[in-house]
Amino acid sequence: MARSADSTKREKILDAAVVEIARQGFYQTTVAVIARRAGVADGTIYLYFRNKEEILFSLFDRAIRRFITTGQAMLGRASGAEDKLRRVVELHLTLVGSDRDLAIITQVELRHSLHFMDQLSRSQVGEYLSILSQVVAEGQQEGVFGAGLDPVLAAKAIFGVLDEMATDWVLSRRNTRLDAKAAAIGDFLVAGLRG
Amino acid sequence: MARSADSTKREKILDAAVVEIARQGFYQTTVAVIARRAGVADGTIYLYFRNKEEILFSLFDRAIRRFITTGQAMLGRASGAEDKLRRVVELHLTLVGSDRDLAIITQVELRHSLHFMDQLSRSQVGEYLSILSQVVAEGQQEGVFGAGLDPVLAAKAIFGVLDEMATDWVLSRRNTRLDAKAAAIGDFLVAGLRG
DNA sequence: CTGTATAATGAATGACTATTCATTATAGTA
DNA sequence: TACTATAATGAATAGTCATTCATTATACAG
Repeated sequence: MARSADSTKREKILDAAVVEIARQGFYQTTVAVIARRAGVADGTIYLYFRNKEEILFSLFDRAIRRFITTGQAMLGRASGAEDKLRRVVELHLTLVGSDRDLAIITQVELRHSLHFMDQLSRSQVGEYLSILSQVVAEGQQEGVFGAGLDPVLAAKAIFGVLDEMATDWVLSRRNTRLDAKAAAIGDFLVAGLRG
Repeated sequence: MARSADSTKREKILDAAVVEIARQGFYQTTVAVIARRAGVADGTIYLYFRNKEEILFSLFDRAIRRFITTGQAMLGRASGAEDKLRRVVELHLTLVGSDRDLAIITQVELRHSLHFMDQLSRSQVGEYLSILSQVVAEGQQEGVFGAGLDPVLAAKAIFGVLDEMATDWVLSRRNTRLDAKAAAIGDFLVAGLRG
C-alpha cells in the first residue's frame, strides 16, 4: 500500500480519535488506543501528525471546514438580515447536534488550555464571529435591528447563546434534538437585536 | 504548628494552585510546583486534598461560594424582575472580571472533561441557572417579559451570553474592564425577553 | 520535662505513555 | 526478477509525575 497519499488512513486516525477523545478526554486518551481503534501501528500516527496535540487541532480543522461549507450553501438562499440570522441559528444547532462525539470535542475537549483556545478564537471562530457581526450590521442598515448595539458585541452574545445551547445538550443525557430549540432561540435573538 | 485545623495552609495551597493552573494549565501544572509556590512540601498537599483533581474542585467550590454570597447581598436590594436581571448581569461580569487568574480557571481550566463539567453543571451552576429562570418567570408574571419563551431556555441563553463575554475577556489580551459591557448586555437581554 | 497525638516533610516508588527508529512490508519500475 | 522509494510496524526508550510513607518536627497535656 506504499506510495499513495493515503488520505484514507489519515481520516481513519481522525475518526478513531474523535471517538476515543470524546469518551476518555484528551489527556486520558493514549496514542496507542487511537492507533488500535484506527487499525494502525502506534508509529503510523506520527507519519500523519507531528504529535498528539496536532491530532486535536486537525480534528477541529476538519470539523470547521465542513461547518463553513454547509453554512455558505445555507446562507446563500437567505434574504434579509433577520432571515440570515435565523438560518445561522438553525445551521449551528443542526450541525453541532448531528454528531454527539464531535460535539463533545468542540464543546469540551477543545477548550483545554488558554493556549489552545487562543489559537482557535484567533482563527476560524474569529471568522465566524465576524460573519455574525456583519449580519447584525446589515440588519441595522435595513432598519430591522436597533442601531444602539455594537455589532461586534452582538455577535459575541449570539455566539454565546448558541454555544451554551450546544454545551447544555452535550451534557444532558436525554435524547433531545438540539435543533428543536432553533425557532425559540431565533425569536429571542431577533427580539434582542430589535431593541 | 501541629494540632490546628490550619485552614490558612489549605488556603495557601489553593491560592498557589490558582496562579499556577491559570498560567500552565491543569495538566501542565505539577503538584510539586503548587507545593513550592504554597511554601509546603509535596506530601503536605495530600493532607488537605485527596488528589490533584480535588484541588481543582475545591478551587471552584471556594469561588462559587464567594460568588453566591456576594450575589445574594446584591440581589436583595433589587425591585422587579428587570432590575434583578440587570443586577445579575452586572454582578456576573464584575465578579468574573475582578480576578483574571481565577477567571482563567473558571472559563477554561474547569472545562477539562465531560466528567468534570457534568459534575459542575449538576451542582452550583445548576442552582445559578435556576435562579435565572426564576427571575425570568417573575418577569413574565409581572408582564414586563413576554410569556412565549420557556424560562429554563431563557436562563441558559442569558448564561450563555454572560459566559461568552467572560471567556472573550479572558482570551483578549487588552486591558479592558469586563463589566464595562454590562449595560449594553443588559439592554440586549431585556429586549430579547420582552419579545 | 516527658509522653503523645498530630502535622509536615521530601526522597523514593511505581506506573504510565509520547515518541523514536531499526526493521520489515509493499508497490511501482525497468 | 531485482531494485528503489515509500509506508508501516511495534518494541524499546526516556522522561515525567502523582502519590506514598518512613522519618522528623511541633504543640499541648499532665
